Amino acid sequence: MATIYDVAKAASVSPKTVSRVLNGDAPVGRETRKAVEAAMSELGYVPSNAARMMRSNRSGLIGLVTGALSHKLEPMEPTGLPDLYIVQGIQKVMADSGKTLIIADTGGTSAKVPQLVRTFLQHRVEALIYVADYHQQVTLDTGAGNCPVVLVNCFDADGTPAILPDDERCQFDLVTDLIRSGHERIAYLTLDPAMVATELRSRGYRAALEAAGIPYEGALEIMARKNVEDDDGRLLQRALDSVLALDGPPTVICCGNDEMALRLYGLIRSRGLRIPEDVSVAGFDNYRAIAETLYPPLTTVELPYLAMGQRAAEIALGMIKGEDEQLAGPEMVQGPVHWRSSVTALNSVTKLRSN
Amino acid sequence: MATIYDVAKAASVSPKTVSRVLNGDAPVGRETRKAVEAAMSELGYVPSNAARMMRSNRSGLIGLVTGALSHKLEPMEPTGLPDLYIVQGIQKVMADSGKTLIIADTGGTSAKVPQLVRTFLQHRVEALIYVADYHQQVTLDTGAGNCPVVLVNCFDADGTPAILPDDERCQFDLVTDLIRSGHERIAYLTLDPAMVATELRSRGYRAALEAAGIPYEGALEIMARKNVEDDDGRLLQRALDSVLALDGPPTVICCGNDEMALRLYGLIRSRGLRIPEDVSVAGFDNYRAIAETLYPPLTTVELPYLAMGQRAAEIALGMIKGEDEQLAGPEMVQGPVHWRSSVTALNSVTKLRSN
DNA sequence: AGCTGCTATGACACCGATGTCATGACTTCG
DNA sequence: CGAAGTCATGACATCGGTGTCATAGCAGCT
Repeated sequence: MATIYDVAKAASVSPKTVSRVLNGDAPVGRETRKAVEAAMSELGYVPSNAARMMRSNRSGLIGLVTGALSHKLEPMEPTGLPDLYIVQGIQKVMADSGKTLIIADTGGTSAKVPQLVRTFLQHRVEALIYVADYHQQVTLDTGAGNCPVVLVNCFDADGTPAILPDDERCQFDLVTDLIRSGHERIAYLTLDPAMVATELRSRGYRAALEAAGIPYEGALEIMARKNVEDDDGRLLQRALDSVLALDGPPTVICCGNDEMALRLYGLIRSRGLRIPEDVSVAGFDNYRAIAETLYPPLTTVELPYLAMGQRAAEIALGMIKGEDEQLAGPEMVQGPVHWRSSVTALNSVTKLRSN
Repeated sequence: MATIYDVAKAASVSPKTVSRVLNGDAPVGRETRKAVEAAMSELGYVPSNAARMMRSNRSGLIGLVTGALSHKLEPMEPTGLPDLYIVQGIQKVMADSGKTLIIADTGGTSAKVPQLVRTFLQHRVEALIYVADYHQQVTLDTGAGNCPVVLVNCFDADGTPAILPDDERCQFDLVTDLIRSGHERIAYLTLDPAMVATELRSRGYRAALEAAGIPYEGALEIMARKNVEDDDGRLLQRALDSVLALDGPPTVICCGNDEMALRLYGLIRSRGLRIPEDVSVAGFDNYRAIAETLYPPLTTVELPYLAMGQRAAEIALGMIKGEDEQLAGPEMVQGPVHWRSSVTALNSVTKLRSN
C-alpha cells in the first residue's frame, strides 16, 4: 500500500507537503497541489488511520456493545427487535458526524462484555455505548476506563448516562386515547411482570384510568405471557376467556406487545368475534411488519427506539467534546400513538390525536 | 493513557521486554514477568492497536457495508429483515476468529458506498463484505483496492465471490413437500416480478410441478405485490379472488413471503373460509415473529440468512489467509422447510420431511 | 581452558503520518 | 532601500509499539 513518502517522491515534493494537501492546514502552491493530487490518484493512495491516530490520539471510532444481533437466536426474546432500531439511530448520527462505528455482540452471554470492552479500548474508541435488548437494569464493568459510556434501553446503579423508553407515559397516552374515543371497559393483557417495562406500563394504564375517573378493576388486568419456554399461548387463551366472561366484558383489549396482539386476533376470531366490531384490540411497540400488515391494521404505540439511539449518540458526542452534560440519571424518551382501525370509536369524537 | 514505556519504567525493564510479556514471542524470566504484569495492571495499561498495526500491517478489522440497519425506514422494503440475520452470522464468525467488525450503513442511498469504502480502507480493513437487503445484482465500486471483497445476498458481473440464497431450490422443496402431502392444485401468489428472487422461485415452483407430473397452469400463478407505494393490498385481494373463482380452486396457496401470508390469513377469513380446513397457506422466509405467532402457525421455508453470513465470513477469512478458494461464481445456500399446521395433509403420508 | 549453544535482556531503527521550527523568495511599507 | 510580513516548502522529531541485532551470563562438551 502506497505511503505518503511514495506520493512525495512521485510528485517530487516533501512528505510534509503531501500532508498539507491532504489536510489543507497550510497554503500549497497551485501547481504543487495538482502534482500531488495526480500522484495520489496515480498510486491509489489512501491515508493510514493508524498512523494518523498515533499523533492525534483521535481514533474516530465509537464502540457499540449489543446483544441486538444475536438475541434473536433465543427462543424466548421478550419483545421484538427494538435494539436494532436503536443501533440504526446511533449509526445514523455517528456517520453524520464522521465517526465510524465498531460493533461487537455479546452473543447473549454478558460474560463476554469485559473482553469486548478491552478490544474496544485497544482500538482507542472515543466513547462506548451499550445497548440492551429490552428495558432492564445492568451492571456494566467498563474496565476502569475514563472513556465516556452511555447506556441505552437499560440503566445501572451508578448514575451512568442512560436513555430509556418511557413505558409508563406511552401506555398512559395509548389508554388515554382509548378513553377519549369512548372506551371505558379496557382490558390489559400484560407481559411477564418480572420485566421492568411491564410494571411501568401497568402504572401508565392505571394512571390513565384514574385521570379519567374510571375505577381500576383487577379482573381486567391479567398477566398473559411468561418468559418461559412451555408457554405456547395457553396463558393468553385463558386470559382472553377470563375477560370475555366478565359481567361487563371489555370493549377494547390492550396487549403487552404487537406479537401478542397478532396471536389475539386469531383467538378472538376463533371465538366467533369480529375485530373491531365486537371487540377492539390495541398493541404496543409498533412492530410495523405486524401492525401495518394485520387486517385490520393495529392501533399501537411506538416506542421511539430510533430516537433513543440518536439521542444516545448525541450525548456520547457531547461527552467526547467535553461538554459535561451531567446526565445525572436516565433520560426518558416517548413515542407517538398510531391510531389504526383495530379500534372503533364508541363516541363521535371529532378529532383524535393523530400523530 | 499509559504506554509501554511507562510500564517499562515502572517495572525497571526495557520497553522491548514489556512487549515480550505482552506477546509471549520470546522467553522472559519469571521474576521479570511478574514485575511487568504488576506494573501493567497498576497503570491500567491497554496496548494501542494503532501503534501495533503500524508495524504489523494487520488491523484486525473487517469492514461491513450494508443497508440492513436503515432500509426498514423505507415504506416499501421488498422482504423482511433478512440482512440482519446475515450480519449476525458474519459477526459471530468474525468474533470467534478474533476480528473486529466495523459497520457502515448506506442509509438506503448506494451513492454513499464509495465514501464508506474509503473510510474502511483508511482503517486498513483486512476484508470488505457487502450485504444487500434483498437478492439483487449490484455494481460495487471497490475503489481500486486489492482488498478481498465478498458479496452477500447479491452478485455482480465481475465474478466477485458471492453468497446467495437458493431461491429456486427452496421454493422447489416447499412445493415438493406440498405435493407429497397430497396437494395438486397449488396456487402461487408472487412478489414483484422485477425482483431476482421472484423469477427464481417461480422456476422452482414450476420445476416441482413438472417433477411430479402435474401440469402447470398459468391461472394459478399470479403477481400479488408490486413494490410501489399505492399497493395497499388490492393486488392481493384480486389475486385471491381470482384463484378462488377458478373451476378447480387451489387446495393450498403459496405466498411470496410470510408478510403476504399474514395478510392473506385476514382476507381468507373475511371470505368465510377456514385455514387450513378449507384452504391451506404456505409462506416464504420463516419470518419467525410472524410464522410462529400466527394461528395456525405458518408452513414456510427458511432462507438461511444466518448460514449465508457465516459462510461469507469464512470465505473472507480464507481470502485473508491467501487461500485462493477461487470462488468463480456465486455460491448457493439453501434452507429447510418448516412444516406447520397452516397446511393440511390431504393424503395419509406416514412421514414427511420434517427438518 | 576454549568452544558452542541457550537464555534473558537491551539498544536502536522503523512503521506512516503530523507538529514544530527553519528557510528562501517575494511583497509591502516607512 | 532596508525592515517586516506573507507564502511556499522542507528538515526533523515524535506518537507507541515491534523486528533485528547485539550482548552478557551461564551450562555442557571436548
